[in-house]
Amino acid sequence: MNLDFLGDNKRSHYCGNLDASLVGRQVSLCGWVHRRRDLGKLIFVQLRDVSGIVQVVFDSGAFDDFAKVEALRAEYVLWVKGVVQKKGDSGQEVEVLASDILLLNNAPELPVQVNEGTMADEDIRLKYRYLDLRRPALQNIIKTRSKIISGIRRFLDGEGFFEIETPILMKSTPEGARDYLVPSRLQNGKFFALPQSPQIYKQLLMISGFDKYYQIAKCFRDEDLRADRQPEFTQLDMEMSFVTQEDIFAINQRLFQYLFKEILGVDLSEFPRLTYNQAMEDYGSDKPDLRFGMKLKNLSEVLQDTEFKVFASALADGGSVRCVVAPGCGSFSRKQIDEFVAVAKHLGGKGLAHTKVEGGKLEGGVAKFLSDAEQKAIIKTSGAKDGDLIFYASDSNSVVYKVLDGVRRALGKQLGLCDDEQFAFAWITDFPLFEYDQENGRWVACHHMFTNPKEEHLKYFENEADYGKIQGMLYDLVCNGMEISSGSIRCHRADIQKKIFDLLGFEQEELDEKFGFFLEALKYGTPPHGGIAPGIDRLVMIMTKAASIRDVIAFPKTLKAVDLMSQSPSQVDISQLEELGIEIKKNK
RNA sequence: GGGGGUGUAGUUCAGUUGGUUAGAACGUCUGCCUGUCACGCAGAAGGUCGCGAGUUCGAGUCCCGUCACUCCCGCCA
Repeated sequence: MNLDFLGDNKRSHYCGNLDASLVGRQVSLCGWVHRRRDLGKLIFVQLRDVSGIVQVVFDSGAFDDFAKVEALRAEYVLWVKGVVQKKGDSGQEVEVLASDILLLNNAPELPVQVNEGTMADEDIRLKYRYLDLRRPALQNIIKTRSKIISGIRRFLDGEGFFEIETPILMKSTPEGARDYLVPSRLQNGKFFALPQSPQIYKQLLMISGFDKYYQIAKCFRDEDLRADRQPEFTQLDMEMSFVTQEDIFAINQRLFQYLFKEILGVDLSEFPRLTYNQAMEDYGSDKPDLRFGMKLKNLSEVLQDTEFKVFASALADGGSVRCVVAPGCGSFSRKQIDEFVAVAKHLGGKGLAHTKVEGGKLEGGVAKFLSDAEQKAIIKTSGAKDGDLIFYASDSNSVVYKVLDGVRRALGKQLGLCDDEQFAFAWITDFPLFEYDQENGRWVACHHMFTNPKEEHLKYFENEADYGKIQGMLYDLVCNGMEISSGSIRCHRADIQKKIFDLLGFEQEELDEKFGFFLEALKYGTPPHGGIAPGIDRLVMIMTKAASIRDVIAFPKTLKAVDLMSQSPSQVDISQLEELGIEIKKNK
């Protein structure tokens, strides 16, 4: 094979860009054999490059070295010269009648099929990720991701933002998620951490005066994974000075409107807002799927004197009885209902009660345990109509919320209410600042410790009984039941920051060691500031309708945080460990 | 850390009550075919039934353990 592979033979066009306007023109293409249809003296090759696929025709009557063409196999790499012609008599579709080819490389039989053959399981596709990434479906996602990121840069540059890189090797901050640690050779026995987010650095940049900052930031968290969670992921990290929550909402809404219009041609309307308390009350979740209604209803009041033990005992224990109405589902079979009971149990519910509504009365399920008056009240409060099915959960509030949120989502899916083409964004606001950690018997920050409390809630710092009432200037952006962004207005006043640390039970010595440099920085004229960090992987998932976060990352890891292709993480040479002064315990 | 699912040919899957030589489709290979477009036709090769141990005259199938992937709970400021 000639090592000057292409010589003067350059690519003139991309496969996917040929159209009827080029009919009669000579073109040269580079690409892979996607599919081959061999008719003996006539061979059709579907040639694929990153732009798409075009059919190339090889006619033995008009092609000198036909043996070369007969030897072509799937995924061989070609340079092809030929003339564009219409494919068939009618239509706009074109093909290329080849006059010359150069075989640039070959390939053995493939472990996965790149064309539309049987799709291998994900673990095999992950091992051969570079081949899986040749599949047009996956290429389209990665191309859309690229467009989203360039769109973000274009928009924020236009808004006067500075893109600034922050360190990947940074100080470990044991609050919150588990850090990925990196041992230091020059500082033996000490460790860097990979950033869970550039939080502290972006606040320092505000102190430095770069009053509009952003970064397409890689973040790392050593926690267990999910279908929408990877150990390393990408955030659009943003921070602004001299802004209010309203400013951050406005610029983010415009950013998302810009991206959806540019990339999907979709007009997003004004993002509605919901307080955290309202979201929990109506949907049992702080990231509700707002593509459909079916709000939860609280029946605790109308059932306060019920004799039905299951409900009564939950109420007596300080819990609640709530329901969700499944419209028109009164004819569900026992088996269908059991599937929702399974959902409830899966989420920690002891069970899931149900009744039908018929002739203005409750029927079936637990109906016989409820008095006429209670039945009437339930129908009135829930708004259920004849032919509807009602699911009831009774337990502590947190379990009831979790269960009915799950049941509502499952119902939405089953009833076809989760339309992929619809994008239901909403701001969730007024989150609590602290929550009580039962396990460790202490208060912890819900978001992070540098969030500003609401002015009117400063009074609650006086009394531990009120700590749970303190709300922060905290907000999430949700879409279709997924949290895609989370942010806050930061605390820029030392006296308020001190109150927060006191509440969380930090000793001065510990603070100095962990955050001393940051607390010192806050003293020197910190401007009021705040920010947000949309998750780019989840945004790409929503915009490309991907089912898994692994589909939107070029080289993802498995649920056990392993790269099946490179087999990392891996063991390292003993000499590497010795340099670092690290010894591996043998028992694991 | 806990619970569920999956693992059989290169790939996707079937495999009955534990019983002869473990099947199909796609892919691969050989031959034929000048308008295919999931090309077609004829033929062939291809198996550590994830791994280990056990029960049994006999295990893909049953028991135990283990590994990998996946979904969920905990966890993810």
